[in-house]
Amino acid sequence: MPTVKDVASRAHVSPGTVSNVLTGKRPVAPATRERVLQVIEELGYHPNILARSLINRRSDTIAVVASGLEYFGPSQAVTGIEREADRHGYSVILELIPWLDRGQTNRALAMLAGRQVDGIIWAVPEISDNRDWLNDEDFDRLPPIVFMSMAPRPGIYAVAAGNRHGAWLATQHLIERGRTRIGHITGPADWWEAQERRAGWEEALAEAGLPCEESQVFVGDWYASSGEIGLNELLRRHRDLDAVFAGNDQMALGVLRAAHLAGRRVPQDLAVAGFDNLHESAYFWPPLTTVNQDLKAVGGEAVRRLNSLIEARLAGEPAPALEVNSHRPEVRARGGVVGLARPRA
Amino acid sequence: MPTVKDVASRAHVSPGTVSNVLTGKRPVAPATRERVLQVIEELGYHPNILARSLINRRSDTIAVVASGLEYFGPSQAVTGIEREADRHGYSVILELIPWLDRGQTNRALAMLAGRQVDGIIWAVPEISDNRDWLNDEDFDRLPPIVFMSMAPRPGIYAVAAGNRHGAWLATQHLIERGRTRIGHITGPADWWEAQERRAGWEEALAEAGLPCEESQVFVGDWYASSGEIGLNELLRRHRDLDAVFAGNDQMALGVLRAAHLAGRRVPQDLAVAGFDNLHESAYFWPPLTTVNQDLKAVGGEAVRRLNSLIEARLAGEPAPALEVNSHRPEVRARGGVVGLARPRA
DNA sequence: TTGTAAGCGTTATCAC
DNA sequence: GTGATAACGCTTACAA
Repeated sequence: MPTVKDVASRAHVSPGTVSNVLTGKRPVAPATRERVLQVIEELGYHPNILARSLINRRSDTIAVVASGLEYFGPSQAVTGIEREADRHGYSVILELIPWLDRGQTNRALAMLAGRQVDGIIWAVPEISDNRDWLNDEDFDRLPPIVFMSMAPRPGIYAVAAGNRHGAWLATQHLIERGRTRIGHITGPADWWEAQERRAGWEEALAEAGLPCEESQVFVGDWYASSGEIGLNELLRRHRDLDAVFAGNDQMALGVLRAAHLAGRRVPQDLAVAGFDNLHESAYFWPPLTTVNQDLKAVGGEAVRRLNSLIEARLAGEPAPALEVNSHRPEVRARGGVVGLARPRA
Repeated sequence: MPTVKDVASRAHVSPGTVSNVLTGKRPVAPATRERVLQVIEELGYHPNILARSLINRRSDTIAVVASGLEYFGPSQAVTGIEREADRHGYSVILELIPWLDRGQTNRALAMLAGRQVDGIIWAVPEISDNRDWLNDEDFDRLPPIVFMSMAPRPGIYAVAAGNRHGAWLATQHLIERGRTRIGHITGPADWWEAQERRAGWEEALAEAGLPCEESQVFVGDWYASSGEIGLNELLRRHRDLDAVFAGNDQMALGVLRAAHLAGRRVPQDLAVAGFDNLHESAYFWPPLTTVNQDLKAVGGEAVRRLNSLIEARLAGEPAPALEVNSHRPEVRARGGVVGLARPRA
């Protein structure tokens, strides 16, 4: 692999001049410049960015630590992150770790610090106590971090979609269509996002003065199978159930299946709403009403925040203030609910 | 950020000794070793991997260049790649580019070469002429590359799932169940994978002596909507159509919808098979028979190949011989086809 | 405008 | 077993 020296000697200039041509930080005579550029072309020279980073004390690299990339949410978020990172001139290191593994957390952090990433986006969802490490971590020794999908905490930069609000919207949507006995199938109880969605469902019911008891809730595991089991269980408990809000579209799909098998017509006998707006959900049978979160946009927002943290730290300024995140979910109303005209979005 | 020097002076040793403790390449006295380790702990020191790479001429980083990470296939593949890369001690740089953009291709390649990645996995599907750049690229100037989802070519390392075989299996499955008028909804005609799947469908029909004409084919775009349109069109052309093989599960989902709306019972009147085995497909209504490709495994295989190429180049050995890739798809038979017992897998 | 030299944080080579 | 010293490939004062 050719180096600056190779280029320099072949172009009869000094390495410094080659550098100046490349970075454009100092003026170079047009003639020399041309000559250098030509040699670069001839040699197929690419400046070694690692060496450059060593001097600049900046790697132009950010890391995204995520889990479950094979599923919808994370794949959307990472896509949005990569796109925005690219726009800001960052390369992205992708680090996939298990949802709950303290050892991996520390190893990943150490590795990324060693790789001199300029910042980190922590896109592992908050589950159980997998955020405890925040308490005994010294953030001054780490690059700036922006978190996704976690409960807000003082001193921590977090970006999230409006889980609670989205769930509220979906439930509200069911209520507006005259449903009064509305069940909920949640994600795993130790997931923050599942808790938020449940809270949104509860709030909407409370505001409408509708019943909201533990018996209306079935705790699922995000998978379709738990939606199927869940609906059967809820129907056993409440024969008059007329609607279900599922914590995600996969579980809603399981609900649809259980409803078909139980001979309940959707939406006439049972209205169903999901959460996520999977690509496929508009083609479920019947099409599923669901909540759209623009996770790509949330990922992009995380990158912009991270970038401002990075710039601030480099400039020696204090970190910019936390702002409330403004990503609003929206209901994608489809045939799944009676009397529905067209999408609100 | 502390450096080796800081650690060295505080532990009253030389930088070289600290390095020896860290790399373990030369013996260090237990006492000194202990002392150094303690200082490292105290200071929260992480060796600068960029500086290390500069000397080692090895970054322990591979890049994956992909497209459409928000969709099922790429997200599976990248997940498998990251996992296996991790196992081999590589970090992964994720570079997302549009499917068809020559400029982006060159920019990505130049950038990755500059970042000194040890190897590249090119996971952008082959579409139209988006592989033409291979002809005028000088591979000696680039890190080793392993390609996914592309037609085999001499001198190129490629790994792919068995698209053709999978399509053959699915069609065969329909034939075995007595279907004789089998249509096909393809992906976009300029996608290599769509061509392969179509070829598999054709082969199975030919072997069975069944009709296989242009009129049985509808060219879709991978999305569910094109499956719906496609079935309507195929039914218009062939009133006796008794089965459809869709090029992916999303289009199969559209087919299901069209069948419902047209009053054709699935599978009694119309058998449907898809391709991909989406998480959700077992819960479609009715459950979809589809082809399972283990794309995570294919991704893992790509990493192992790449690793052997990297090792070989570093050792100055010739690149290891190409082997035929052995990833076999399998049919996931579900209720979508008449008379089916249970999954073959 | 250009060349020279120092230094970024490591590791490898060579003495001791 | 340990300590100086010289690289790795680049950028940037400082001179010229």
